[in-house]
Amino acid sequence: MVTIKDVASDAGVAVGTVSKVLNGHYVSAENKRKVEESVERLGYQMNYYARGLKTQYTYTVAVIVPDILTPFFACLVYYIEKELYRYGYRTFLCQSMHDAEKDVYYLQLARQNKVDGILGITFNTTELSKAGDIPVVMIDRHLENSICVTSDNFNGGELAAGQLIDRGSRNLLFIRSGSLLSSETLKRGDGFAAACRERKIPCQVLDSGDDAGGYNVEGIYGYLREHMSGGKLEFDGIYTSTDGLGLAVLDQLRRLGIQVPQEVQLIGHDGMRQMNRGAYLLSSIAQPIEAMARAAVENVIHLIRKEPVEELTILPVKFVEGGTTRE
Amino acid sequence: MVTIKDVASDAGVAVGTVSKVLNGHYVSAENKRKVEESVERLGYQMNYYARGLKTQYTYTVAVIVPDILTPFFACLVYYIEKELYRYGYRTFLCQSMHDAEKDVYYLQLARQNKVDGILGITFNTTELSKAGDIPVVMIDRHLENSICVTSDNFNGGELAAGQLIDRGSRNLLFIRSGSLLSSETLKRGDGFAAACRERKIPCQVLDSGDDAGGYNVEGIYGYLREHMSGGKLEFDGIYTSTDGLGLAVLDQLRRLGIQVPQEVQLIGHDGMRQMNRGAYLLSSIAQPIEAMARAAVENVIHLIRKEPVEELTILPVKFVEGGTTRE
DNA sequence: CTGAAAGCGCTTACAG
DNA sequence: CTGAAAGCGCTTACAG
Repeated sequence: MVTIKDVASDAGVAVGTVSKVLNGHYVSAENKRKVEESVERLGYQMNYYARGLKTQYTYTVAVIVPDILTPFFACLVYYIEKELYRYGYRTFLCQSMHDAEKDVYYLQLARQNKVDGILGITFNTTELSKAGDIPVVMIDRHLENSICVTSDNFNGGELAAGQLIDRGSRNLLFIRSGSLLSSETLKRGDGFAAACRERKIPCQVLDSGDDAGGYNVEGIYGYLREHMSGGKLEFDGIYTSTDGLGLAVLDQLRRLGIQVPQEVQLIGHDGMRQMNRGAYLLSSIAQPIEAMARAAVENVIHLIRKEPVEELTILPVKFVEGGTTRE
Repeated sequence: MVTIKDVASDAGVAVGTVSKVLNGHYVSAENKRKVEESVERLGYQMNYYARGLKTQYTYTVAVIVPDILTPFFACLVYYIEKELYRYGYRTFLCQSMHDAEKDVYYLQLARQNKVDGILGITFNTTELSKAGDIPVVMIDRHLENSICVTSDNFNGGELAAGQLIDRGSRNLLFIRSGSLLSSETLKRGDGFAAACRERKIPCQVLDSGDDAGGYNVEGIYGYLREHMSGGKLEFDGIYTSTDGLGLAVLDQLRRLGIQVPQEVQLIGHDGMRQMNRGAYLLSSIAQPIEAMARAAVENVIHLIRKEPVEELTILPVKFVEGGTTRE
């Protein structure tokens, strides 16, 4: 391995001088040339870790998500990595696998590895607060003493209700799943309920439980069947807390022989697309994933540079058509 | 930040002694206890980079893929990270964004950061060979002096042809897209053609060009329309080099009013599922992604430990039904 | 078994 | 402007 010392002796200068040209500090044109030539000739590559030992900056950010199999998370990490790259930061990928212990492990590791910041989605509040000195920006989780970037979940619920009602639905159902720790999906339901109340449209809620190990499809099937009479579903508009859940519901509606969107309109949440690029998988409330990633990265960079940042950033959502709503 | 020095003075021993208990070397029970207590009390976290400076191991592997938006790559990285974690290695995520320059940047960075190994999918052969001292395992790309893990693409093509023919198709079409640098999609076509020849079934090939910026849907539409007469398509079985392309083709078939699978059967390649977990998006040749990730990680670890590894690992594929084939 | 010391590859005051 | 030296947080021979 060629080090700064090799470059120095090859160029006939001191290591300090090499360091200076490497970091753009002023040296004589003559020495600058000699060093650059030696760097080129020897194919020198700076050891960033050695530098970090002295400067205390690693230019690395740990990105913690439950997994990147879930399209929403994959999409988020896609934009985060892209953005961190623009700032010259490296992405250290951590999948907690929905497992609190792995979450803790990665949080500790992030500190051990002296990453400059932590970004992502994690549920663990206690370990997170221990992060102490290291900047943390959470997405969709507003924990104590952490900066948060999220989208407008309450308004998402309102939008969903508004669209269903405007498009003719008169008896609504909200189905949620996932950890109750994530208050965000609850806000979606709150916004939905609030809009229904305002428009004086009846609205039921079904909690389909945790979805870490897949959706409770039988529970959903059973619930829907109980609410049918004469082959017709009592509800004519459904909003689900995520697109994944929405697709599971769509399957059950088909299984029950219910036409979507003719008999029942369905709106999901997240705005996921076919293969992450094509058509929307169903009508949905789309989150501004790219903008969220940008804001999160921007915030963590600000924190690293000890610049002021907003504690809470809420980005707007929008309704997108995906064939499960009428008109 | 609490360092090994703080622990040493707190425990009343030398730093070397602290280092020894940290690394599981033998010290007296008495000292071991004192050090462990101090570590606990001070909340000491080892600085892995400082250690790496001395040991020359960072326990970090760079994973380079075009992007993680594409479900196949997301899935691959999902399993790779999971597996590297098992071995105690960290994942440094690099998305080349299908850009040769970014590819080079990351390859250089991987060396600068002194990662222990490089894993992934990259097209750049020249820069890769410069990696020189650092272990490299490629997936789906068999480059000179690099270890490769892939799935049996030729057999995938054979399987696709066999399934189409067994299920009644008699006039076949293979549609490919993507970089010609990736010889793998070509092998799929080769296997397909070989099986057709053997079964004496006619087989056409359509090269739909590069797909980095989306599929050439108009080209596909035009080609299919040219091969129609009396509202019927001349082909009754289509195999595409990827599932993404398969879905694009499916759209065009629908647009032309052609029934799938009644009139035309369609088989893709990769075996992608709804939201990466649910039903297959179309009938397909499924790659053993988890096994590929395992093998790739295993190989890179072997290389790091300077243990012998197979230069080429080819894993078996299988046909999966996804509603675009009959029976 | 343990401590003092050298050294990993860098950066950064500090003299000159 | 430049060189020699100290030091970042560790590990590892080397004496004792």
